[in-house]
Amino acid sequence: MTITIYDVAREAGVSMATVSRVVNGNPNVKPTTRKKVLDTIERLGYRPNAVARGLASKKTTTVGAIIPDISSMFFADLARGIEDIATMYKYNIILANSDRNKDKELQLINTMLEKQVDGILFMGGEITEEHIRQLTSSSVPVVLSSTYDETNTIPSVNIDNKKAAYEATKFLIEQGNNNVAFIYGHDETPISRFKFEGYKQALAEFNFTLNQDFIVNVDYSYDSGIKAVRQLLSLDRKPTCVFVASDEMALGVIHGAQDMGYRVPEDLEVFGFNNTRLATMVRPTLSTIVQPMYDIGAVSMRLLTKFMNNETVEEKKIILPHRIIERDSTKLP
Amino acid sequence: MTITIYDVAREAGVSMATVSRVVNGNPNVKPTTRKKVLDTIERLGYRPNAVARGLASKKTTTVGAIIPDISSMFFADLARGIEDIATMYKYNIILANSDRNKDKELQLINTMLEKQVDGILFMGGEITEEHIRQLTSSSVPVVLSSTYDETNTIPSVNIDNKKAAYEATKFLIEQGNNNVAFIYGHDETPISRFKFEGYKQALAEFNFTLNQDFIVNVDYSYDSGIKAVRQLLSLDRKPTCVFVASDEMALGVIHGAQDMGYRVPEDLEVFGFNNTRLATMVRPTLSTIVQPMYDIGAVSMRLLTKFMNNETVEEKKIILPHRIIERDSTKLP
DNA sequence: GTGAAAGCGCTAACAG
DNA sequence: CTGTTAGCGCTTTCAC
Repeated sequence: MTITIYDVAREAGVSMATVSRVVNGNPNVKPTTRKKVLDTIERLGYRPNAVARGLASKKTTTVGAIIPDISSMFFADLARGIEDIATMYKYNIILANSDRNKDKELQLINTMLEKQVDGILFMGGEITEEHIRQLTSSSVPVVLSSTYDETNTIPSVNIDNKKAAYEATKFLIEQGNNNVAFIYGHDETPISRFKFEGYKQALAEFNFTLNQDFIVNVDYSYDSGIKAVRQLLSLDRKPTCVFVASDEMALGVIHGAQDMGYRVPEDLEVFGFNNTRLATMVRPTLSTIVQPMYDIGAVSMRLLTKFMNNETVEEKKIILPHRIIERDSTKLP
Repeated sequence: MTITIYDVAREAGVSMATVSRVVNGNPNVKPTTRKKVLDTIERLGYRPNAVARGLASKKTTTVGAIIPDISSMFFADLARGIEDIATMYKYNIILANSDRNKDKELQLINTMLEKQVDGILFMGGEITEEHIRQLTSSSVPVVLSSTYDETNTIPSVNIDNKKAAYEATKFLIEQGNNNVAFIYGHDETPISRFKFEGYKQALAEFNFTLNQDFIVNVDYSYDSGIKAVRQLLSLDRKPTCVFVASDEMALGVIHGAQDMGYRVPEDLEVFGFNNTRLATMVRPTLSTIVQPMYDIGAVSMRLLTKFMNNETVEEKKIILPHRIIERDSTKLP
């Protein structure tokens, strides 16, 4: 039925070992035999069985990627970075969505391990002890992508979210705003917390007191942005400026404000986070923190390949650079 | 080192076959032995090796998904639909980006087949004979998702793109527009062609002649939308209405027009295609064709499971419903 | 209800 | 440079 390495060997008049060698590009094969084997492979239409190879070699050249939600622009970009580098290094990706659900995450890690992936790329919210236990329950290397492990046991790739939020807030304050509001996600994730801390740090540095009315905690969606800005703009003492922890929410903020008759940036300056493609797909265009999502994915995967090759890795905790990009949503005339 | 089914058998004092039975939920095991086995599995921390299982059973419970670009919103939604149903049926997904590059596509199909996937979900542009040859070079079932096979040999899931474009154009004409422009992708894909045909059909039905100046052929990006509308609005005789073959381009069109000082919809009505989340993340909100991307993915995967289970499938060519949603970008005061 | 044994298709020493 | 021979860890008849 399906043709195997054995058939090729028989037809070519060589041993399975030799066929295996030519298939795997082993140089120790006489050119003539190589050609002979290649020809009969071609003739028989032989296709190596990667499962059998995986069982014999204990390498599957596939890595597992656990991601909260591939339909989020943020993670889709990240995934693309992962996949491109994986392809470059001849790995395939088993992709699974976790919805940041802990049970699902744990369960997925297990499945990946059962499938004998050579490595795991994990994107999630909080890393608990259980996560660590599960992730280290086998010797498969793991890299966290845009995800913090506060116990510092698992390699990771991130930007400095606190610093980024600090700089964004500072930027806004230095533009002359003394009432910067902050809208962020209520997911209780270290990343959200860091952003909040960065915001507070900037406020403190300029001796502003924290105004609880100016801090809105919603989910990371566009609609939440609209809701949040409504809340803010219905305050007696309204903010003139808001730092929003994601671009998608920020678009909601811009539109929510505009729908209420406010002008951005004249009545309300808006600053985002991530620099997804959305940031330029809005009027006014959105000033934001540039977070290199694609690169985070790419660097994560690259790091993972190093672990899979047993290369020595100097820095297990990679911080990628971020920057501010100023567009029209904060540019006062 | 790693513990195997053999270890469990020995420790539990049963045969490998019995362990295999309990692991696979085979009912023909006495409850007491089942418990005994389960306990030692727990105690030893046994994790079944899916690769070995795959080799022995010739089933991997993984399917390959070949997708043009996961970072496109359209495909990200589709992928999410695929993944959710896959999870439901206990399949994992090997996800790979093809960038609609034929060589890459062919190559990916081969890789998936080598990895012994139980099925393939293919999303692409054009299906050539080579694609079909490659896709059918093994007995693995294949389903095309949002992709046409004009030779009609491979099952597929789509909406009726021609009809959708026809209805959109007709809708615009019936609103009183006698000069509907059309912006679409130059990817020479059947889908793009169908959209163009739908547009032409509507025009013909109302006895409008095709104005080549009103047909702009660019790539499917936001920036292309901007470029395209500039071109249209620099015409001596400008259109008052434009049907755009994707939401992302349509946003570009709206903003491009606004940036030039035109008002949407007063000076230019804009109609999109797909109803991605973007359609409501713009002002004015975008009237568009609702294409159920998530459902296309979900139905494709469901269909594939049927083939993988050798269930009989009545309809191999599934057309999902679409509809028009009217928002503010075409709502004249 | 349970066990023995033969593979699944390939790689990886080890010889020669 | 090439062949022989064990496995890799599990499923699957076939007996009992």
